[in-house]
Amino acid sequence: MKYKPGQIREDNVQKILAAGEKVFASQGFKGASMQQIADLAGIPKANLHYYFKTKDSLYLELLSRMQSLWNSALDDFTPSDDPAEVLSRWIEVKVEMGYQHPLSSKMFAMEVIQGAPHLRRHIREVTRPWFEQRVATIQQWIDHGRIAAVDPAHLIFLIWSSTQHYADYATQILTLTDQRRYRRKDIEHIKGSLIRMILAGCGLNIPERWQTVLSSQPDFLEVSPMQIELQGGNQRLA
Amino acid sequence: MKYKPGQIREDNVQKILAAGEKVFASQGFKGASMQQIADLAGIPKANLHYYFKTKDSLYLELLSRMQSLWNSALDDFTPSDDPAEVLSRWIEVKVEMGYQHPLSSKMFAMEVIQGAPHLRRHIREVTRPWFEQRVATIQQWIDHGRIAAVDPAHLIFLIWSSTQHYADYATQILTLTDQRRYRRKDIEHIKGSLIRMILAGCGLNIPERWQTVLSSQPDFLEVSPMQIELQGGNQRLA
DNA sequence: GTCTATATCCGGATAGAC
DNA sequence: GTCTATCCGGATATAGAC
Repeated sequence: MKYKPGQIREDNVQKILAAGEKVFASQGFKGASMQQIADLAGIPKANLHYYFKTKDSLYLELLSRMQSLWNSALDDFTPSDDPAEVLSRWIEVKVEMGYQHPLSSKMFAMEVIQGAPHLRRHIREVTRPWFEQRVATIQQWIDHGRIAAVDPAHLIFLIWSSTQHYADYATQILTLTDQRRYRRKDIEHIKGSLIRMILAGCGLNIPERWQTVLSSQPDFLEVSPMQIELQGGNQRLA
Repeated sequence: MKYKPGQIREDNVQKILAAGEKVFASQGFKGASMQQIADLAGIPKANLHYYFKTKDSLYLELLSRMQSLWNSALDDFTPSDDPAEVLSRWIEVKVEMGYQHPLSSKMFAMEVIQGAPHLRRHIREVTRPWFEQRVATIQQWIDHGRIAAVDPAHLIFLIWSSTQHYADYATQILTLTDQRRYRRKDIEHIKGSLIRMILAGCGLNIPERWQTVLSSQPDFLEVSPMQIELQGGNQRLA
């Protein structure tokens, strides 16, 4: 059996990226070790350095892929769109992204909390123009009386914070609600609850498709467990 | 001039705790180094180990003080209280706490994102009973028709996430809004915006004292800058 | 209580045989 | 492409003079 040329490389790079995401998400940049990543990927540390010369380059590669991923869901919208549709769809997508990609959400969170040393430029040059556009659009909705006179920037922050919370603080939420992981129906319920509260906060009615979902939903669609549990608190230093 | 016995110790411990908070908040537990903390506190590393035998014990001491601090503002409330008053006061206090103590907010965030290895027990044994009480109280408000039928747990998560966001993601928010740090009037505006949106999300009217504040406020009361900028992204490894 | 010097180990990164 | 052996700096922590 022959393999495509470059197949081994591609496989290894994938394994490394997956392992790196886990370790960086659970230890932060400085806390993560190349040894740990190599072990998790199942390859010797020297091989890891063969594929990624430095720890920094691996981290940057992960951040860069993360940006593409989240940018693809940036949910563009214009003043002529329907506010209730746009906002509920936006909340929906952000919660779903956090569910499908909890690790990149956590990596991003840690990076920003630590002062965004690797992402400052991106935030200033990419996120900020996008943000200002959205603020302007929401402001137009307000000016036309299509939503309540909330502060557009703080509405955006409210959507960001509330949706990301379920991915980043999964440990706390799952402990408080006495669960081991999120189920598909939990996710739909989160979407519904946030849409209900935030849209009402803007004086909007909830789109029809969400009015029924607020009570129950089948849960046979589990995809990616949101919890990670790398080695569950194995701080060697205890 | 004589000093009280134990005065030196107390002073040093204070300096160490302050430095530790900064470093742990900006690098996470594993990423922080005792050398860095000692330097920031202005004492030799060996002295640091004289006061705190291990890195772990220093970290635990900080977490423990953090818990007392935030518990003191846990904002108890009962079914007979006025929902609008309770919720607006709660949001107010949480935003203010994040403004006054951004570092402990960040430390907590990093700890939870990393799976809460040092806090799991506390969340299960202290936070959870508190959480269940609050859920029950809010549920009673709903049953008596005093607020809209939102999911109580998700309302709590919404308040937690939206208020903490301004402390934890300060770097991003300040970059997007083109500011160097929060001003007192920003904080009042944040409180007002969140109260307006979240209370409306529960079908509540805004308490009188917040109806005027939503436009302006003097800003001569600056206290603690929310931004930390330890050494601003000095990742040696670049 | 303070601080220099050091023990011990683990970190990132590389050399070079296979 | 793979992997053992190794370099070296920096990590936690301690010994012991002052």
